[in-house]
Amino acid sequence: MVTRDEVARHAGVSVAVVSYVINNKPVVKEATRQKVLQAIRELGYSPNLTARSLKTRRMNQIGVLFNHIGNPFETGIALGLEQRARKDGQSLIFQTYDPSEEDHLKTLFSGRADAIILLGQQLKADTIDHFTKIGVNLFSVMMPQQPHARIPCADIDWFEAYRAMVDHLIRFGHTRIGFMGALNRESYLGIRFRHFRQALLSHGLEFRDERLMHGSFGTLEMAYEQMASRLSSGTDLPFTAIVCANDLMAIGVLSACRDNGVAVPEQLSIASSENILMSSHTSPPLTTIHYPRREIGFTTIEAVINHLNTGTPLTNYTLNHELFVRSSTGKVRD
Amino acid sequence: MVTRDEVARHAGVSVAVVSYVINNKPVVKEATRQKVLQAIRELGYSPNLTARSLKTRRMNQIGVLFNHIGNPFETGIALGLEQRARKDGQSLIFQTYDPSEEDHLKTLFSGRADAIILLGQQLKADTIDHFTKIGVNLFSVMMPQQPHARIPCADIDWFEAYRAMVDHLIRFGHTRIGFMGALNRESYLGIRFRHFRQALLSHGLEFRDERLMHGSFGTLEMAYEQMASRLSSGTDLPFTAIVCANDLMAIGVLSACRDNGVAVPEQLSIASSENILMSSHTSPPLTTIHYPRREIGFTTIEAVINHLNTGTPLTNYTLNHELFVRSSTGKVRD
DNA sequence: TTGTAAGCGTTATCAC
DNA sequence: GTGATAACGCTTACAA
Repeated sequence: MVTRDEVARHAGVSVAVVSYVINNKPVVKEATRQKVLQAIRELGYSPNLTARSLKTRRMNQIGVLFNHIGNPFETGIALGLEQRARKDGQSLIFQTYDPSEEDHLKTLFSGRADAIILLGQQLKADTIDHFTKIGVNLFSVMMPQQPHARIPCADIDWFEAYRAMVDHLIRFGHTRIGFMGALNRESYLGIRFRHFRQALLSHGLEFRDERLMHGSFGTLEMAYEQMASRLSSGTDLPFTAIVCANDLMAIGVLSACRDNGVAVPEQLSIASSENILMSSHTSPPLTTIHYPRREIGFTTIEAVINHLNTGTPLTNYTLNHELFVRSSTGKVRD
Repeated sequence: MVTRDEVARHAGVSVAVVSYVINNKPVVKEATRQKVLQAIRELGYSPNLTARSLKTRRMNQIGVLFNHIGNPFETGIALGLEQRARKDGQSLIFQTYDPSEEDHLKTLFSGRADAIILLGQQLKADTIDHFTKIGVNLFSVMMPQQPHARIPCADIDWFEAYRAMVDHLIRFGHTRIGFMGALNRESYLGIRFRHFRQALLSHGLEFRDERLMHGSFGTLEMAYEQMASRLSSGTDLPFTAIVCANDLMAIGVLSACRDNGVAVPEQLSIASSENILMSSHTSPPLTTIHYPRREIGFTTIEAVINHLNTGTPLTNYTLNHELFVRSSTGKVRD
């Protein structure tokens, strides 16, 4: 491995000068600057980032906590994060969050990351304290179930989003509207149900518990099973339209309908949330709420880096959502 | 930030002892060990990984080069990589590879990563030299178009996979079989066409150039457009079945067929490669080659870590594929 | 069994 | 403008 010392020797200057050149300090005389650059090129030198970090206390690495890398919604956000981070020379360390191994995080990121970006996880107070103490900043994309005072978030306004959705369904004559949620405490999906219910209420509709379906962890498979077993039980559905907390579940529900001979949207309207790519390629394509994944990724990285560089405090961000009406929702059947 | 020195002072021992305890050296007397652990707990200390890396020359970080994080096939591999890496305390740094910024990689990973895992990218010889020189190991998941002697790969046997696929189609009476590929040099998709063609030949079938469709970068959208414009042109398709180099393109082709009134598989059989989740939830579900993403991720990390720890040379790995027959392929129409 | 101290490759503060 | 040199927090001979 070629170090800065060798470059210095090769160029016939001191190590300090090499550092000056690398870090673009304007003090260096052009001639020596060229000598050094020449030596760097000849030796194929590139500075050891670990050593640099140790000295400067800036890691230029940001941790990102996934719930499930395989979820296209989360990777959509990751895409935005990564694109923006790269522009600033920041690397992202992706980790899957496992609630049962939360302590692991502390050791994993100590002195490795300048900040950690959460995807709606509900960290323990203890963990938050630890990172606060060692100076690792926390920021969350999507609000967790119980927002923590010290962790700012970026998210859309789910209440307004679902108000628009409910409004859309009401125009089609639906009044008995169901919801498929994922209620495990840790998930960012949990909060969506709360807002959906409020949206219903604000439209003067009630929500009956029997109309709530549990998609467990928000997976396609679970949703499929829930719906399939409900349909094959023979009893009538207690709703004429169902809104799913994410697209994957809506796709599962849709598959279950197809396999059980339920016509969508003629017999059941299905709507969902997120607008992942897949949601526009089902048949019928899904009516859904567009979540600005790329933008929220950009916003997040910008806010975090800005905070890191200038100390500007991190605050909450609310991004714009949009209702995408496609053909999985239609007039209620009389 | 609490350092090892403070722990030592707090516990009334020397810094070395603290290190011994942290690194589980068996030399330490149990009593002092407890004292140290106590101090660590009280102070909420965790070792600075950057400093450790500087000293040990082990980063415990592995770079992973994506082509597109949004591609569920690639994230499926990432999932396997990540799960296995975490077990060994390795973090993954995910980066999107941009051919036009390849030099960027050198600075990005210098002294940051012990190894870099490629997803079939075709690195420049210059870049490979650089990483070889600074001791960063390279390993590729999926063979690139022109395998590099110094970069071992893990992949399935595409020739055999496509032989099985062609065999399946022949049984349905197909002889005019098309292919949709993605031919940009850099992509791991490129190699699949070569193997498909050989598979056809080995079955005594010829491949005509007119039967090759270009899905460009392997995206759903491009594939859709290609197929849609072909269908709306009014001329007959030059094949009765088409195999796509990946599922996303097959889904695009399928959508185009649906939108243009082409019945699948009655009028056209569609098959694909990879078996991402989505491929089993289209209508009809896709016949496809299962690519063992999780397993290949595991294998890769194990090989790399083993190499890092013991120096065992990295070699090529061939994993098992499987043909998943679903309903997007059927008897040829007479 | 524990302590001392050299050194990992940088940056940054001084002198010169 | 440039050159010594002290950190940064850790591991690990080697000494005690």
